[in-house]
Amino acid sequence: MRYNGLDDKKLNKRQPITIKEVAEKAGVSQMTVSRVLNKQNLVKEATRERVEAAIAALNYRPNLMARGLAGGKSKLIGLAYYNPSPSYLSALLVSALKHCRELGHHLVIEDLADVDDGTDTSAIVKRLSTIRLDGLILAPPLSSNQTLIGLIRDLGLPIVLMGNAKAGDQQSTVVFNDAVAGQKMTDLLISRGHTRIGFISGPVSHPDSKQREEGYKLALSQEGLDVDPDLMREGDFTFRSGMRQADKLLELDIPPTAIFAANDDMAAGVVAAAQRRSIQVPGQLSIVGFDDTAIAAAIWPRLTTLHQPIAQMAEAAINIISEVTSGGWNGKSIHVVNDTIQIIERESLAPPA
Amino acid sequence: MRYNGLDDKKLNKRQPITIKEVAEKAGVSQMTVSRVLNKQNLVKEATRERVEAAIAALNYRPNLMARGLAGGKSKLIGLAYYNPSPSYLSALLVSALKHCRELGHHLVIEDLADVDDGTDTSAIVKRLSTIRLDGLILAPPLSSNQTLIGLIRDLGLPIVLMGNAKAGDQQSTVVFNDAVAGQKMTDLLISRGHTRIGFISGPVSHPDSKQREEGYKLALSQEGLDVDPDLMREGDFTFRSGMRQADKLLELDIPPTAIFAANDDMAAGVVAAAQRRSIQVPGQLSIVGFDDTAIAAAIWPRLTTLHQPIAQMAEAAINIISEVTSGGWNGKSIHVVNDTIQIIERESLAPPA
DNA sequence: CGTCATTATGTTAGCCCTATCATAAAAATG
DNA sequence: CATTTTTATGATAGGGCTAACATAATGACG
Repeated sequence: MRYNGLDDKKLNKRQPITIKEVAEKAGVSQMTVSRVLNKQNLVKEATRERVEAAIAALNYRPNLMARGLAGGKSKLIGLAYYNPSPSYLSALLVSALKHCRELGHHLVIEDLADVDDGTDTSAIVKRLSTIRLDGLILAPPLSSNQTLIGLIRDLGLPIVLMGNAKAGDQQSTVVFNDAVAGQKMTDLLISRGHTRIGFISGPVSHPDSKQREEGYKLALSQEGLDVDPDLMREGDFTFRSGMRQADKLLELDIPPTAIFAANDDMAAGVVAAAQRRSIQVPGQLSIVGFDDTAIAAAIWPRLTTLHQPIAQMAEAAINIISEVTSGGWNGKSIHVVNDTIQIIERESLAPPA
Repeated sequence: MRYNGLDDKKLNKRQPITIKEVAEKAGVSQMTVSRVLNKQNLVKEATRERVEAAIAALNYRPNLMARGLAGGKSKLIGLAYYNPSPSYLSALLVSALKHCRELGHHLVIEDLADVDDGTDTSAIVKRLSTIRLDGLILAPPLSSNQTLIGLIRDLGLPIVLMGNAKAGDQQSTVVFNDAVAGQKMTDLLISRGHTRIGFISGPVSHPDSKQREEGYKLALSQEGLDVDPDLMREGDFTFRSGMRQADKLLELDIPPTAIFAANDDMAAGVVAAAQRRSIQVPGQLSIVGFDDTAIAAAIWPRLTTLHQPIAQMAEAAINIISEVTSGGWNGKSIHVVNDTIQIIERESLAPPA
C-alpha cells in the first residue's frame, strides 16, 4: 500500500510517518519504539534515547486509531454534566479537551439534562453503555447523584467525581473544598467590617452550594455573629434568581451591607438588582461571587470572587481516568483535593458605609 | 485488565459486537454490512433491511478506531477559534461535539490565541500539521484571515469557513448574512420610532462586525435617516468596551434614544452604563444586542437581540467536512447560507419617550 | 438464449499499532 | 564459568474495519 517509486500515486498525499520507519531509523524493532512511546520502563536508557531521537527527527506522531484498535481501549472519555452555566461549561470543556488530546484520548460529552425529568435514570445509563467509554467524568451536581453513580458502577465503567464529593468514597474524586472556600470568603467580608451579610445559595439539591453555605455559617459563628435565617435565600444559580433573591434581601427592614452569592451569575444578578434600586455598589452594598467565571470580570463593578480551579480540576480528572485505563491502576480509587483557595479581589467589595 | 473467569479471559470483558457477528446474523459478508453502514447505495433494498435488522437486534456499534484505521482517515476534525466570548464558544463546542459524535468524528479544538501576537502565522500552521486532521473549521474572525487560510490550504487540508465569508470563494463556507441581519435589526428600531440610533461595532478587523455595521448604515439611508458618524463607535466585543462606548454616546449633546451593539456582551455593557447613569431602560434608552447568547436573557432588562444560529452553523460545518472526507466530494467547495434571520424581542426595546 | 453491460455481493489484503510469547543479552548466583 | 534469574529486545499475530479487486447475479438487447 505504500509505494514510493517514480510512478507513485501517493507522493503528494500527506504520507504519515509510521512506527516502522521510526524503528528502522533507530535500528530497533517496532515493539521497542512502542515501549518507548508508552513509557514502559524496561527499555535501556541508551536505546530509549536513540528511539526518541528518531521520533524527533522524523516528527513522528503515533496514530491514535491504530493505538486504540490494538490496545483494546477505546480511548474515549465521557464527560457528563447537567445544567451548567455556559462559562463553567466552556472552561470545563476547553481544559478537558486540551488534556485529552495531550494524552491521546477523546472526549465524548454527555448532556444529562433529562436526569431529573420523568426520564428514568436507567435510560441514561443505557445510552452511556452503547458508547464504549474507557471512563466517565461526572461534573457537579451529577457527582452527588448516588442512584446514577450506582448504576454506572454496575456497568463496570470507571468513573471520576468532580466537585464536592465525600472523601473516602468508593470512587475516584477530584475534590474542591467548597466549605472552606465559603468560609474564607465570609471571613474576608467580616474582616472588611461587614456584620450583616446576606447569602444566596444555589438549589438545595446541589451539594457544592450546600457546602458553601456551611462555610458561610461556620465563619459567622466563629466570629460570634448571628446566623440570621432572614439573610439566607435560595437561588438556582441563574442571574435571574440572583436578582430576585437580592430584591428580597434589600427589602428587609435592616438590609444587609454585603451579599455573598454562591456563584458569579447570581452575584451579577445582585449587582443588577442593586443598580435598579440605585444602590451604590460597593459604596452602599458590597457583593461577592463564587467561581471566577468570565462574567465576574465582565460586569461593572467587577466582582470580587473566589477562583474555582475548573481547568485544573478537569485536568486532574482526565489524568485519573487516563491512569486507570492505561493499566497502571491498582484498583484503588484516587483522590485529588485541590485546596489552593484564591480570592480574586475586584471592585465590588468595600467596607460598609 | 479485567479477568474474572476461570480460564476464559474474555467472558466478563465488555465484549463488543463486531461487524462479523452482524454479517453472520444477517447471512451476508462483512463487506455488505460495511456498505450498509456507510450508506453506499449499491446494496439491494432487501439485503439492506436484513442487515439493518441484524444491527438493531445485536445493538451493534461500529468501532470508530477500526474504522479510522482501515479507512485511512483520521476522523479528526479541527475547530479553530480566536478570542471568542464564552457563550459563543460553548454554543459552538457543544453543537460541534454533538454532531461529530453522531457522524463518528472527533473534535480537536485549537485556540489560535497567538495568531496576531508576534508569533508567526506559519508556526500555527506547523502546529496544525502535526495533528493529522481530516479537515478544519475556522470560526470568525479567523475565517477572514487570508494569510492563514492560504497557508492551511497549502497543507492540503480541507477547510470550512464559518461566518461572513465572501461567497464564490475557493473554500467551503457556512455563511450567515450579517449585513442583512444588521439591517433588519436597525429596521426594527426605526419601525419602533427611533431616529437617533447609536451603533457600537466590534473591532474594525472583524469582518462580521463590519457587515453588521453596513446593514445598519443601509437601513438608515433607506429610511432617509442621517448616518451620523458621532453615533458610531468602535468596541471590541467585550462588556467593558460596550460600557465605555455607551458612555461616549450618552455624553453627546443630543444622545441617541436607542443603541444597537454588535454583540450581546457589549449590549449588556450598554445596559450597565445606562443603569449607572440612572437612565431607564427601555424607557429612556432602548438597547439591542446581537447573537442571542446566554447573557442576553441573563441580564435585566433582558435584551432584544438577533438570534445567530451558532449551533446550526456548527452542524453545517461539520457536515461539510464529513462529506468532504467521506469521499462523496466532487472537489467543489460547498456553500451553506443560513438566512433565517430571527429577532428575539425582549424587554430592552421600547418606543422612544 | 447467448453476449455484454450493470448491479450486487464476496474475498483478500492490509491500515498501524500493541499483547503475547519467544529469544537474546546482562546480571546474579553457586 | 555453567546455570539460573533478571532485564532488554524481537517476531508474530491479530484488533475491527474498509479499499480494491474478483466474482456472481441480474438485466438489456440483438
